[in-house]
Amino acid sequence: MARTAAVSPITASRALRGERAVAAELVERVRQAADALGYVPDPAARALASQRSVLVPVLVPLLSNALFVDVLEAVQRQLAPEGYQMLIGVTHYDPLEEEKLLASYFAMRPAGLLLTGFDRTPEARQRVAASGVPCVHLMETTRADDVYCVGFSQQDAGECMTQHLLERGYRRIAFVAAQLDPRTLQRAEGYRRSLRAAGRYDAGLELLSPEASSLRVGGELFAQLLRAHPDVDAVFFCNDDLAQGALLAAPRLGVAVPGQVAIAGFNDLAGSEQMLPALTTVRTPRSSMGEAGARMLLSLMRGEPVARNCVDLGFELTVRSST
Amino acid sequence: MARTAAVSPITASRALRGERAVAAELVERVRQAADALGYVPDPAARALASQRSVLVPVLVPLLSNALFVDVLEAVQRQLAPEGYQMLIGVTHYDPLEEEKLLASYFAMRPAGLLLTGFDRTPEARQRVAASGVPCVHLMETTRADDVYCVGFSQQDAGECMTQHLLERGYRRIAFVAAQLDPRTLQRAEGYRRSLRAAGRYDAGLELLSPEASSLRVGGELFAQLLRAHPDVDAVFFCNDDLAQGALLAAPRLGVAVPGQVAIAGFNDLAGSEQMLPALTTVRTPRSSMGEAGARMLLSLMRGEPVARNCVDLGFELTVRSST
DNA sequence: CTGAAAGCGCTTACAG
DNA sequence: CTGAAAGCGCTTACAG
Repeated sequence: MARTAAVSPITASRALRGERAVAAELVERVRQAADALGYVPDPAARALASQRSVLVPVLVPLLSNALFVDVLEAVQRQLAPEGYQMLIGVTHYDPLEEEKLLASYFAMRPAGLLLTGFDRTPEARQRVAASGVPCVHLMETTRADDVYCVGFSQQDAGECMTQHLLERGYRRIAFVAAQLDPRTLQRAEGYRRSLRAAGRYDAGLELLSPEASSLRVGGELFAQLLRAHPDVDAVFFCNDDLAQGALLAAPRLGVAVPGQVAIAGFNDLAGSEQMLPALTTVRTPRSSMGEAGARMLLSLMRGEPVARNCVDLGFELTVRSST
Repeated sequence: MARTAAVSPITASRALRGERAVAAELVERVRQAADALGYVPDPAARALASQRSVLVPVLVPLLSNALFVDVLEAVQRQLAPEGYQMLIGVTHYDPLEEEKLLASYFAMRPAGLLLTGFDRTPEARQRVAASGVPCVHLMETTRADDVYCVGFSQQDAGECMTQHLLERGYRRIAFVAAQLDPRTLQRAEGYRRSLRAAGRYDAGLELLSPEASSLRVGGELFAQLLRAHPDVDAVFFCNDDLAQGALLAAPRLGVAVPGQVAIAGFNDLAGSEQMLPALTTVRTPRSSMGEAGARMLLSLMRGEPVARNCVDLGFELTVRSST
């Protein structure tokens, strides 16, 4: 290719990358030769010579949750145009699985790394730090100033929804959760904080199940809760999956929503507004987290300074007719 | 590393890859040295020297459809243990976007390729063929014998569901679709074939909308259909998203399901069995397609022969209470 | 069964 | 602004 353009390989390389100053005329000649020959630089050779790849692993707990899919799509939209290749790793909420994934990704000399939350094994944490690979954490915030993150306060969001239920006049407010990942537990903490402050906290009204979240499980937990506590007048489900399941189960259980029991969810997933009644929930900044997280990582990978190490994107209480 | 084990680099390389015969004692020594030093071969150097990468792009239309997520998870489960790295590309049902993605992936010298269906630009098709990169097509079947595929007959599945509705005694059977991707249109063809054979085909009962599929759109199209054709007694929705939306909208529209109108979907997505009434649908072999497709690709990448170039995994009519 | 040599296709660092 | 040399860390092909 360099020969076709009648320049040295280095000049061709520089012309193609737009690096340093190359005479405009030469750049043009190189570009035409490249086009004519369909030349595309070999990424392996490039990575080997420059000692840095273009790979950016992104680790998420699940793909079967629209939440993470939205984040990933946003990340991809930011990284691809800059020449980076996103690699999706699924941890299934298992820190050990995440640790193994990280090991296999570090073997690839990644350019950057995007992680979900802060909950991981000490080994994983240490490997990330030791690698020197730029890393941004998504979904949560932290007060620590030695890590980078883009997210929102899960605890505040949990508290906000509970506060809404209190203000609506509900008094026996239950919290139902499945999966029990760190962010779910942070929301539970917000729920407790709110009810304790109102003097209405009752640990018996927390129904926490370790099984995976789904519509079916939502309906089952809802039935179980009402059996044990017929006096419950509102239920805060840790996510919309469960809440939608409860909404679908309500007619079968002969429960009027919100007349007899109010139902609230979390995340504002697809379908929540279509439910009958439409589901009150918390809208979370999924695309913005992916976008801002990716942009922060881009800055770090380029060695540029970032304004703040931790960005809080907030959330939005979305009141509909189920409460 | 080779020095620590006191062998030559080539021997170390061979020992680690398990290639050719290396004395068991040396293998052991090399392995221990690698462990002790935390040595991991550089994939870029490996790719450059061996002239083949470990990258396998998988192109799907969307991530926001559980259908493709299930396929991707299955593919990942097969490829990762064999040392291949899946790269997810999202085409948004746009052949031009797919063509661009393919170009950027071919620049990486991929080891293999997994595509969704057969609908792409001639340029894309030609690039794939010219590249010589092993490629398996997912989701559909074909009679062509110069391509590899793992899927099922979308048309037969559409016909099967329509046949079921006819057997149930429904006579004014509508077909409602959104997105209008190739597979949706194949299902429509099956619907037509079945009704024509029964002498009950009425083109007026097809409602085809190009907008993206969602619960909301399902409800809207259902309402629109009933307004135009109050005598419809069954609706075959091209996917469960739409059907679920219709099911949720039915009470609002004052329509009894299946009493007044039967509703059927396609794909058996999460939630379809939780609906009230539970949704009749077609269960499609998503995980098996991902798994079998990945295994076929694995064979091709290794240069092994494959039994059949096109594998039909079938589908399963799943009758519940909505019909 | 093991190894010395050459080379994969780029980029870095040093000259000029 | 341009280039000759060296080298990134592996594997291939050839010997022995």
